[in-house]
Amino acid sequence: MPEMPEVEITRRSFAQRVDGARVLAVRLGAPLRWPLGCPPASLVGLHVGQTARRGKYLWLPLECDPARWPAAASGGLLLHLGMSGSLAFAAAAQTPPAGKHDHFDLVTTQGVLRLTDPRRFGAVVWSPALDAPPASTLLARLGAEPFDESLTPARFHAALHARRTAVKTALLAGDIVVGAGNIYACEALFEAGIDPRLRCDRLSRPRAARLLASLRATLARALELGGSTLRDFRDAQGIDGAYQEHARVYGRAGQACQRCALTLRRIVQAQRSTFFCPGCQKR
DNA sequence: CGGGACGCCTGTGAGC
DNA sequence: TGCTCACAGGCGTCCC
Repeated sequence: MPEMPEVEITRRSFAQRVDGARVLAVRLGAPLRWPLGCPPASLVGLHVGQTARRGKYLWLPLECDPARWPAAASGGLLLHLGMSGSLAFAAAAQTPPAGKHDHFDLVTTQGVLRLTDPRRFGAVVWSPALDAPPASTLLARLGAEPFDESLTPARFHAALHARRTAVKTALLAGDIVVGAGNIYACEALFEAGIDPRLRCDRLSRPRAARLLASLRATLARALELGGSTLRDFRDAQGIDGAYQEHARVYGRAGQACQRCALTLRRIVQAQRSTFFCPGCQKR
């Protein structure tokens, strides 16, 4: 489910409210993608810092109270929402008993942060620092943040030019630029008028520049609309996204293109569905 | 080595 | 109604 806009919307919906809270308890449900990596009880007493995002990962700093002795180890939790995960943050009194898909509760003085994830592709992993393993290992292969100014059209084109794979596959791979998942990769390619099957090394410099601009515009639009709620995405206050109603190609195979009226198609690339318009998107 | 297939899980909707 | 199958917003790992 969650691509960068959904993860960022989630972050914004609870980061201020949890900042400064002290951990009272940790509850674990069914196993997620990886083990937590520390005894849950070792988090009790730590203080939550400013929640950050890198790609589709969230970083929740947990700092030890210098007044506490013996001092607990500082570090943080690296969270990932996988395909079907979402976070909720609410007062303990407003947090229902844990259901079968509620796999992690961080009970704090300011509320309960709960990860719900039916498919359990998500993760909550303790790391002593963002730039130390295991967090650094998981983040190591990530490409540039999409709105990072250091990602210039020239650099984007150069990175693509070194690849032979289809441009859609490269967007999804996340090692050139992070943030786009299946929905926004499809939408950005439609906006840019680029056939998703086009090989990266055949993409001209102007078209690469256009793709970068389209990707940024698509992600910005999704952020404005609160992300996409296809099935289970909600921000940490329980609010749905609205982007899905604005998607031009994603999930619309068989429908008429709003721009040229040709029938939108669905193909499979690297085991993922790709939606595109055979008229508007050129090789 | 880049690139693609696999596997992790559960739920849902379509078709029979 | 109930079964089976395809498919679902991601990504680390393995193999060619």
